[in-house]
Amino acid sequence: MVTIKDVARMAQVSTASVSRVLAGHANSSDQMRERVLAAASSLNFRPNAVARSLRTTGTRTVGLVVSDLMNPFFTELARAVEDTARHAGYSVIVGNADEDADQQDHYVRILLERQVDGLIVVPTIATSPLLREAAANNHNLVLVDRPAQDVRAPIVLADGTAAIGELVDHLVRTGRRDLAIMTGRDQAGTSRTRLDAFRAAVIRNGLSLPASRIRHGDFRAGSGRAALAELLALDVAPDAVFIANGPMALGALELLAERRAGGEVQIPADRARAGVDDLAWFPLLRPSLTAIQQPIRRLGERAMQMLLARIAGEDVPDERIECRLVLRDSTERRSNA
Amino acid sequence: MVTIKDVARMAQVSTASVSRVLAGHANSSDQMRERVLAAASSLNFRPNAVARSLRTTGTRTVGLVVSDLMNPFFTELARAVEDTARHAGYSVIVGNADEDADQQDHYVRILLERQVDGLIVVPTIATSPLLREAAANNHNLVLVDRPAQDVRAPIVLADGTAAIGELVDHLVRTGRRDLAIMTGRDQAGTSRTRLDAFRAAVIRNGLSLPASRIRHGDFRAGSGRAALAELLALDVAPDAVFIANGPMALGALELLAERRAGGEVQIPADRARAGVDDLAWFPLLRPSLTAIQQPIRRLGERAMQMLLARIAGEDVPDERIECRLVLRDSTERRSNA
DNA sequence: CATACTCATGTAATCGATTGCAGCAATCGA
DNA sequence: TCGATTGCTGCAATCGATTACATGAGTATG
Repeated sequence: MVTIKDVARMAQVSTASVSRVLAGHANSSDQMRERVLAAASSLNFRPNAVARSLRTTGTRTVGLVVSDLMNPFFTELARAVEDTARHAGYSVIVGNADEDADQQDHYVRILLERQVDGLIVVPTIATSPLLREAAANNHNLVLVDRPAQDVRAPIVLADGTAAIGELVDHLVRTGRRDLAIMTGRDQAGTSRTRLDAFRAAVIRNGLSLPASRIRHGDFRAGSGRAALAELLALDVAPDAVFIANGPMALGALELLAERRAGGEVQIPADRARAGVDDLAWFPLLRPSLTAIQQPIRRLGERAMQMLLARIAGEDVPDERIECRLVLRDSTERRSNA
Repeated sequence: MVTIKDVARMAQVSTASVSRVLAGHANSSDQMRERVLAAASSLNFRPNAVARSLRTTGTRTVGLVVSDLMNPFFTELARAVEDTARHAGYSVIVGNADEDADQQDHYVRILLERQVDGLIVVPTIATSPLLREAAANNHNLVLVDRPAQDVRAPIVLADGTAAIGELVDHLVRTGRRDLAIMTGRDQAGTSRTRLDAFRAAVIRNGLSLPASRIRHGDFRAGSGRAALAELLALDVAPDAVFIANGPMALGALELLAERRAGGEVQIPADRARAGVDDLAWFPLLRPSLTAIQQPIRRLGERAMQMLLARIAGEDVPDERIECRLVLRDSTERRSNA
């Protein structure tokens, strides 16, 4: 490995001068600059960021811990964070918690040891001692998408309350009466929020939401499939299902496609369904799928910007970005209404 | 920040002893061990990985540079690499080259400066001086999915030749004659390979593949849409289209869905289409989409395993993993055949 | 009992870059 | 001409952990 020392020797100057020239720092003579730059490039010198970080305490690196990398929602989030970080001269280390609390802690710990300048976390569960501690030791921390109790850190959330309300209104207006919801585990912050918003809207419309029509999954495809099967097996099957996350919608749709193909169960064409997370392929389905579109890019951008502000020592308030309802064929007026 | 010195002071021992105990290294007395551990945990000591790396030259970190993080193919690849790395005690820094050569180099440079123990790259373009140099300076490098000229590094590839051959055979057997292909830029390694395999199979079947039925996109959705529009505008529109990557398939399908909905153009129901990259939602479409399934997980696992072997100083040969053809409705026998 | 050997622990050098401080030369003002 | 100021450069400490080597106590062997 070629170090600053080698460059200094070749250029016949001190390591201090090399460092200064390369950092474009103080004033150094043209002759000096030339010789150093020539030596550096001829030796193909590449500064050791590890050594620099040790001295300067600052890694120009931030950590991002998401709860499920395979979920397109988080992919896009990661992408937005990464873009914003790069423009600010930062790199991103991504950790995948896989909806597992231990794995989340594993990554938070590693990232802290790596001395990241800041941390963006999508909390897998609503509470984590490690996160609380990190926040308390005033590490720079920003939460995204899901709240975490007792963790004193700014957070940026997608607010789906209004959009969910609109959706329910629309469903009722087009003749549905037996609405159902499929959401995540009760601990996950978003699950509860979405459920609450949905229930409130249902009641506001003079309908009720019995426990049998509330299904809790784990935000994975498999659980969406299972939940739909349960809903279809009810005495009075719902005539509209709201699925509170993308992968679960995928699972449910798979089941639907299979039953349809096998002819086992005829799914009435007028049964409505809608998902959160507007995925790229929703419009391709027949019927195309109504969805609540989350402001994912903005979420990621703002999270990173908030983190940069924290790193700069500023105080930042929480943020809340509105979701948007995208009506498509799957919630069209029912044929016999 | 609490350092090893603080722990040493509190436990009334030397820093060397603290280091030894925490590393579980040599033999130390029970009393010693106890005191150190007590001090460490009461101070909430977290070792500084930057300092350790500087001393030991080894970061337990590898870099992964992919060409498009939003493409589910690379998401899954990243996931597989990450899983494998974690089990081996490594972290992964992901860089997104965004199909841009400069950005690829940017990340490779940063990762090298960060002293990653190894690097996995999906080359955005077929040639990169920086990569060649890294390989030459015997940094640990493994390529995935796309070859790069002059870069002396082991590579793991998905081999679609056989599967593409099967696909073409099947199309011809079910009555298609005017086959078309939509692939990526000519420089990208995979583009050429897939095109060659396709052309060879077409010719083997006694048909021809005129230039007008070969479309080059950029592996993004927009270009897939445009390419399909061109194909449909031909005097003799193809009766089967093979789309050599997932996002481009998405774009093409969007166009199809719109035209179908708008009634502008009737897309004959018996026109076949097939994509590479079996995506989770292909089975949900009507007709469900035939695809060539790539061994993505294995690709990622093997790449990481090969990298680990290189880090351990072993020599590793190139690898080639077979793709699998998944027949679905979109290539069913044409109605009038 | 003396010598050798083992084992636990401390001392201090080290990794590569940055940076406060000091030294030296050139320039300036009086 | 001399002291002061400014500008450029080098010396050496420093960041936090690891580790070769030294040291000293305790134990075994002849």
